[in-house]
Amino acid sequence: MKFSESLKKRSCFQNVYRNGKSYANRFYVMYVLENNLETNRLGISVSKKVGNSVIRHHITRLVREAYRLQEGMFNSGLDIVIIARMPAKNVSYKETEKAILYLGNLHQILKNDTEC
RNA sequence: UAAGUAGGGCAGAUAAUCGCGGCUGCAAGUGUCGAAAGACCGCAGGUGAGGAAAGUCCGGGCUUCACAGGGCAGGAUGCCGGUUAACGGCCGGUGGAGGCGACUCCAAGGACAGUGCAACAGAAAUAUACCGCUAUUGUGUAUCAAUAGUAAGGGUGGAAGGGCAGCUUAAGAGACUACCGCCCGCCUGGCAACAGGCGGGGCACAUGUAAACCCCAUCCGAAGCAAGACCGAACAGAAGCGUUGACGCGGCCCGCCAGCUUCAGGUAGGUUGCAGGAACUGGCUGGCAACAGCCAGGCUAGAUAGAUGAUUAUCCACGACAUAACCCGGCUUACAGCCCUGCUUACUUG
RNA sequence: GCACCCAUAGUUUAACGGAUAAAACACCAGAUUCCGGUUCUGGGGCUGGGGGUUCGAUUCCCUCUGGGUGUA
Repeated sequence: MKFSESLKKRSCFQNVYRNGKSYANRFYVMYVLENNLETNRLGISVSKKVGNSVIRHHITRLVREAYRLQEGMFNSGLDIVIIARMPAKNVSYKETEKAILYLGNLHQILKNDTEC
């Protein structure tokens, strides 16, 4: 990913949970917090309750792929955490892409929204 | 053809585009960092999860710690032989159980070393007389009571004192006899478990439970790659120097403080452990087999918040279960379906 | 990743291998009361699932499932 890196430390996740804003739909929850950096940092969290290892890895890949392909749409300087919920077990790529754009729209962090 | 039984194999494929982790090569030094080596970035090539990667139920390698030697405790295993680095695994036998059969299943040492337990029922549970049978005595002559003998019969129970038949007897009883069983000894076959045979004991041992304690035999030191090894900021620490005193204490020196050097420690972090192996593929030889040996071939993931995905097209059986985390050998459990081979039984045809 | 523990009424706990599984609270029904509370009586369990040992298993053994703990 050109403009982004991943969110790694547990303390960073906790910081986003405490101070960030959240929106959700049926499949995902999205937390957003400004980080005062030039790049975005993306964290993906899938609980063990969602499924076994294969399902959890698959969901992280779908989310990462969806974000990668739509990266240009997002503003920079943000910490984003996406959490998968239970119904995401059988989610497809297109649903994931739609969900991420929808949640980004709610947060008003998409470039189109800020420009308009 | 149908039903069954045993074993083995596959685990969506192909193409294009975008994307991810290692590796190799190239270019650049005038893209960024760095004194340099090099790292990042870029381009190209090649490579990148499983039969169970799972559960963590066993065993081993490897590492650190402990350790003269031996024992106790604790744990595990348990017919015999083989195999293996090792195993509770596997293979081949023995015995038992099931099936017409192919074949399958069995924690399968010891209950005459000892101790414990066996509810309820039943007279009695390891020791006995409730009913019954028999004898004697008393009453008395239908019978009743007491004493003694008796495990053939009844009933209870998961289990009732070797089984069954006969002889004997007052009635009975291995008290005695035949067959079977049990125990002991010998012979034959087998490495052995064991099988077969002969002789004796005459039943004294002889219900079940050892996944109750236990006995016997064999094995086991403990912890685990977040093990361990190396490098190593920052903060704090120790020792030395004190040329220079910018700041401060001090009238000044010394000293404190500050500065510099060295040291140990080993935190954040990094490197390694970490992918050439009791491995894999193919062939040959030995062995019934598990397996072993030899030859040839190639190198076949190595992440560290953790890499395999998405889209499009075509095909079909329409894709199940499920993601390495130090590595191997097993076991157990999950699984859409498909393919191949051996064997058995039944029916039909030749 | 590694090392462990637990599972019994709705909840918290008991239990010697011998059963119709016990107690407290909670729930439901009935009685008492003008009504409610208190009190009294009654009801509801495949002992997490499946096998095995045993005459007999909540208990012993094996194996799955679901929870939880420690370790950076």
